[in-house]
Amino acid sequence: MTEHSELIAQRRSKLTKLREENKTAYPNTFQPSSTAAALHAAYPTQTREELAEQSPVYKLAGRVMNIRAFGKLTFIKLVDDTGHIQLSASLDVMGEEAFKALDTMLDLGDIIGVEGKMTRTNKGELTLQIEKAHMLAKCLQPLPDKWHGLENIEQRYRQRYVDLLMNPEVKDVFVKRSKMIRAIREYLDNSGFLEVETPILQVLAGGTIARPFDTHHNALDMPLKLRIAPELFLKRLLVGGFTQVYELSRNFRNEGVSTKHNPEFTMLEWYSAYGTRESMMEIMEGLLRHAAEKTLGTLQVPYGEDEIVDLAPPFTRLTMKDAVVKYTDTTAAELESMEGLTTAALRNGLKADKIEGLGYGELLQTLFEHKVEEQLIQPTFITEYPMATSPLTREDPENPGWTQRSELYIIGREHGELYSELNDPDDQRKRLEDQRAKAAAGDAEAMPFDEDFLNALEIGMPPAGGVGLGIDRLAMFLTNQPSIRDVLLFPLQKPKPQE
RNA sequence: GGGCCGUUAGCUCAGUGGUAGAGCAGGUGGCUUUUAACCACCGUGUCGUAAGUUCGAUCCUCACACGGCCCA
Repeated sequence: MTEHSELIAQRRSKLTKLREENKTAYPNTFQPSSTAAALHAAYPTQTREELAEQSPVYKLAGRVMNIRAFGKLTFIKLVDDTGHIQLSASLDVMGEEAFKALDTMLDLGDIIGVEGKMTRTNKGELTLQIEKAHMLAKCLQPLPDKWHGLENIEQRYRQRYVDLLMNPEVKDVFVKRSKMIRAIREYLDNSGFLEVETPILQVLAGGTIARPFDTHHNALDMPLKLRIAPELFLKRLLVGGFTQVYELSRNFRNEGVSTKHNPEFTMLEWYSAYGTRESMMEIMEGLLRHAAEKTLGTLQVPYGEDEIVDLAPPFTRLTMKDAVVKYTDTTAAELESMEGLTTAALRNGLKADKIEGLGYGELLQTLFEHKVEEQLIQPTFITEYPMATSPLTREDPENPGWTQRSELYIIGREHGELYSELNDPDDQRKRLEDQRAKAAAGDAEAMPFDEDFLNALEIGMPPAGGVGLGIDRLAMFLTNQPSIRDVLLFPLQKPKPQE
């Protein structure tokens, strides 16, 4: 970082002095015996007099986030992983030499270890009275404004470590994300699923429609791709005899960046032999409830300014047609014909030139996406997607033209896809051949032709239900964050130009 | 990819066609009970980068970089 600043030079000169006086300026010999939260819990109400009798000597370590000096008395706000607690350094307790040494050495941001007994100040604040202080790690860069903190969004993402220090609510988001992921694993494990790991480096990146990242193996002199989805390997495991598997994994898609897309993101996929779309919806409901309960302690999830999403009741299930009827002024009769649907689409504001040439299924889904999605605030499964918009999905044998696919919508956004998976190898082969033709025509997103995957299906894959659930989006929902970057510790940023 | 907006001190921000200010942070002094402590004094800068217009640009114009929001 920048060296030109006088502020850094001042801090460095203190470090130099420390190096001269001690064997090491960065000792790792101090072991804290308590934490800020533990001390607040241990001494909620005790008076100064009671503390003087009761308190043993504690050893605490943490970062100095505020200093208020009064000549012969200094108050310090110490922050650790559990919270914060006030320290006091006074000439009386420490003696002149130690007090002055601390006074001249200490800067905001330093990590220190202190030893002393608990007391309570005139204003009633529980305070550790420093008897000894040790510099554990000098902070050489000045920290942001103690009041405003770090607000520059770019810098918050680039220097997340500073963001986490200055903005405690940011830390809370990532604690929640961690709890959420642990709860998801717990739920699936308890439901008889096996967590597996499949390749990230793949020769053929398939499983969905997306453009992959290219990389290269040097020793084998072989081009490789980063996976865009774990699907095809998980299905191979069903062929191999596993009946319930899941993978919670990083995927990579070489696409644009937005508030909802990061090139690397986390996805959960699970597959269940003999499972159906219906049984998958039940697992999804249970999973989301468990995740919310463990993450937030409630099924009533606040979202946005004043929205409450209730995960408690059974999630609404609507066919796409019924959803269009319910959330637009389209009538069921209109959906019976192409003419009626076209009339309804135009009446609902779709542009004539945009819908020209669309078939029935495509037009229905376009209308759904433009007018219905945003209204699906409470959790809703949309079932029965048109074949035309689901080229890789199994057709419902009892409902020709429609697929055994379902998507979960919450807060107006898609949160997961559920399928009754295709296991007919000849059908799958035909679809991959179609994709191969698209690739030959220059479609960079087309699925690669994967002969080994087809071979696996020919060995025989049990009928199965499969689900994909975006973990980052779920984290955004459960932590009420507007951008995916707010639930990724280190979102992708372009490097700053040379300084 | 398109549109709009932003980039000034370590941080948060103001500002002007005559090369710049506040608060916090920092330094010095004072202060033994503060909670963004206070008081006095002091210094802070390639005004994102590069070019153009101009006697003169941080300000106007253009390009670029990075970021944000919206759209595809």
